Amino acid sequence: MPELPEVETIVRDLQRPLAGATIRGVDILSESAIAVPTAAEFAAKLPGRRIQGVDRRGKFIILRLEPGVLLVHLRMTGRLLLATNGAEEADPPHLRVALQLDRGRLLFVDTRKFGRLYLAADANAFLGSLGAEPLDPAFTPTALGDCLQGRRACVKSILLDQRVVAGIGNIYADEALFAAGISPARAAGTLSEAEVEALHSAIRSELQRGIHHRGTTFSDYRDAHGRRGGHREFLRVYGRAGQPCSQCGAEIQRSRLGGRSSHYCPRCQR
DNA sequence: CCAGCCCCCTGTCGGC
DNA sequence: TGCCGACAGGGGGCTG
Repeated sequence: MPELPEVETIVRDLQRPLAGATIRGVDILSESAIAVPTAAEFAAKLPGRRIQGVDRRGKFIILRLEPGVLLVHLRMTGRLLLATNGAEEADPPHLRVALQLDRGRLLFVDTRKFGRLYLAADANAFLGSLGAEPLDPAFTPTALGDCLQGRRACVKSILLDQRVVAGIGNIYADEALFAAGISPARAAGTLSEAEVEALHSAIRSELQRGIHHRGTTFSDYRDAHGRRGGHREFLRVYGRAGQPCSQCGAEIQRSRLGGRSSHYCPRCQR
């Protein structure tokens, strides 16, 4: 569910409320939510640690602790919710982990239980294999071109590979390919220099548009305050199969590529 | 390297 | 109405 724009929105929401907060206690309602270390160690080690700040790398939320780091990956249906009011309120459905802070609580809620929390001394073991950060200046058209060159896989599959570019998921991959006028099924290595530049620009602008609207909500995504994102109405292909293309009027198609659904305009994308 | 399959889970929706 | 299969924004692993 949450891709880079959704994770970025949550991180920005959390920065101010969490910076400087101290973890007082941990409630683990679903042990499978803890990837590393064991659930018992996780619960034993966190109390007393202070949250220094909140960052993002790809789709990972990074709570910088003193000492160590707590990484959160929301996968499909995970949410990280602030419950800052002092009054006791009922736990939300599918609450998996609750961090008691010196100011309120931070709740990890996850219907499908795919999301994971990682507590470690440093983040490198889990973030080291991630590819370029697409909104970073180091992500240039040349850098993207180098990743695509010689690859026979379809360009969409490459965009979804977190080792190549970190943070793109199914929605923004489809939207960026539409914005660039490139078919998701094109073999990555066949893109011209101009197409690589158009794709690079489209990836950035589509992600930034998503952030501007505080993310895309279909059903599950919520920000740290439990609110929906506003970007859905701005999507041009994702979720619009059968509807006319906003540019040319042709019917938006949907097909399966690499096990994921893909949405595209057969006339605008080549 | 790559396509295609499986798995992890739960909820929702469409067809019959 | 009720049941059943398909499908969902992610990612890891396996096979051929």
